[in-house]
Amino acid sequence: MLEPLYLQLLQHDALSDIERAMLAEVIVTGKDFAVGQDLVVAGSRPLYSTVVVEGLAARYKVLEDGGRQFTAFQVPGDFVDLHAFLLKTMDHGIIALSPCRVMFADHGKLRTITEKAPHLTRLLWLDTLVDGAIHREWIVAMGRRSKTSHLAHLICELYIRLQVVKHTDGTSFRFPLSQAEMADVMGLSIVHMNRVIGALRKTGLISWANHTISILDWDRLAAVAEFDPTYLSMTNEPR
Amino acid sequence: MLEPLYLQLLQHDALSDIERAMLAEVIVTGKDFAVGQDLVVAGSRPLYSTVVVEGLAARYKVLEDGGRQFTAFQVPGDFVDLHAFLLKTMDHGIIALSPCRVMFADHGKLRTITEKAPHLTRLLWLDTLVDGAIHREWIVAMGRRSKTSHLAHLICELYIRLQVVKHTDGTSFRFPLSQAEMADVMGLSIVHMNRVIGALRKTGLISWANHTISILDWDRLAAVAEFDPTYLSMTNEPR
DNA sequence: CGTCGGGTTGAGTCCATTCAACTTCGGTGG
DNA sequence: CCACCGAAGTTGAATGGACTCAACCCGACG
Repeated sequence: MLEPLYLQLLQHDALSDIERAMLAEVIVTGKDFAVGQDLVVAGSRPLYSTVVVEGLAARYKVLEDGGRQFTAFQVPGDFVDLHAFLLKTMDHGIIALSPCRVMFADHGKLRTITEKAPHLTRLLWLDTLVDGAIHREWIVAMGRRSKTSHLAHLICELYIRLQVVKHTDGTSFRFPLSQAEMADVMGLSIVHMNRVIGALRKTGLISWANHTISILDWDRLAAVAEFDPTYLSMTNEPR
Repeated sequence: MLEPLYLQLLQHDALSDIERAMLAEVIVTGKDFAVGQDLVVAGSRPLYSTVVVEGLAARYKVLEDGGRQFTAFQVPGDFVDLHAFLLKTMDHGIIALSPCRVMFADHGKLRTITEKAPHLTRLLWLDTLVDGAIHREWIVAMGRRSKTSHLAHLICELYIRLQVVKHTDGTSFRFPLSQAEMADVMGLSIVHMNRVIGALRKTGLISWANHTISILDWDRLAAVAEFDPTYLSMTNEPR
């Protein structure tokens, strides 16, 4: 069940058998969530952290007027609330965008990892740093990219991240979000989101139907998005 | 010189004398940067990480069309590129917005901290997690807040962060940015940035002149911003 | 005294929003 | 079986927000 987590960590650095065993011992029990359920509730103080092993989830915040903003996608292998281990209080919620299977890691055991396994600690730390790098890229996209470019960038990001955990099918991947949910990703109205998607479709660079996105021309899509995967830190080197 | 760093860490948890001494041994040499200079260059692979001890800096990315987007402010005591210790390659630059004094921590010595001092490691990790929490708040502000509310939120964030490191003067603080630079924070044109600032001034909640912002009514400003400081994780507890 | 960077204002255009209508499609019950 | 329903997607039209272009003000500085 932990394959996607291993695949992600291996993207950054080698992982010893001992470290693998340690993770397998710490991350236990499974639970399933239906679409729309919160994997983690905003404002809670969890005593364990959650790894998504199957499905798509997202971080989000809700404002007083009911407006919702997603701040990140979470794919299989993501340690979605590892930060709660140290931040203690969740400042946002995490919702299942497709049926999700997750596993849990007790915070006490995570602390033991930081005491006994410095290299593994650095890899987990790195995981949260990549989250931060993705956030920065989202800020840039929201502030200074055109809407079409922003959408193209999100598609590039998801494709690469899903590819790492073997959840792509050639140039396609499953993408369960409705256009209304996408609007809450990009900070747009539903109507305008629909028009932006229509515009990107018309370029012929992607197709998007039946909850599946296909990339028809990666090079030109990446050019539209100005996509540079450096921020995902996918070089295998000693950390 | 490291007082602001200590002040920030103490905001989250206790810091032993040994840990203090360890930091003082690891973080050495000083350097001054003039306004507009890069403290850290995008694309570089630094062998040390940088602590701002005086001045205001910001993370930023530049797009092909020349558009610039700031993604975070860095105040005294911020370990601005601690993440480069594990990410290796800087995916963005860090620029001095006022004259800055910084100090450096060799990556080899930071690694030693992760091997020998698990509690201090967790505190440094936490520091990067708070960065991530701030990023999420910026994404929400860019996507779903009104422009006035976004600006108010930025002012609240900066006031609280500067207060922690004793860089406020009553309800005022120094803020060296031009309106053009602020436009690159909020993702607006210069002209519209000017109008948003004018609108917030007209509410009477703040004044902003001579590179100094004064908060005239914190409660109402925080209400406009829907500012909830939870995300800054400023509770002192075992981590 | 002239210049330059920053701030401010007006006007016209374009982008994004709202409101509203209508379509498509899968599911459900009569 | 199909009539109905609701959720999601699509389209048009009008309003309001944000952009560009342009002009002008002002204080610092040579």
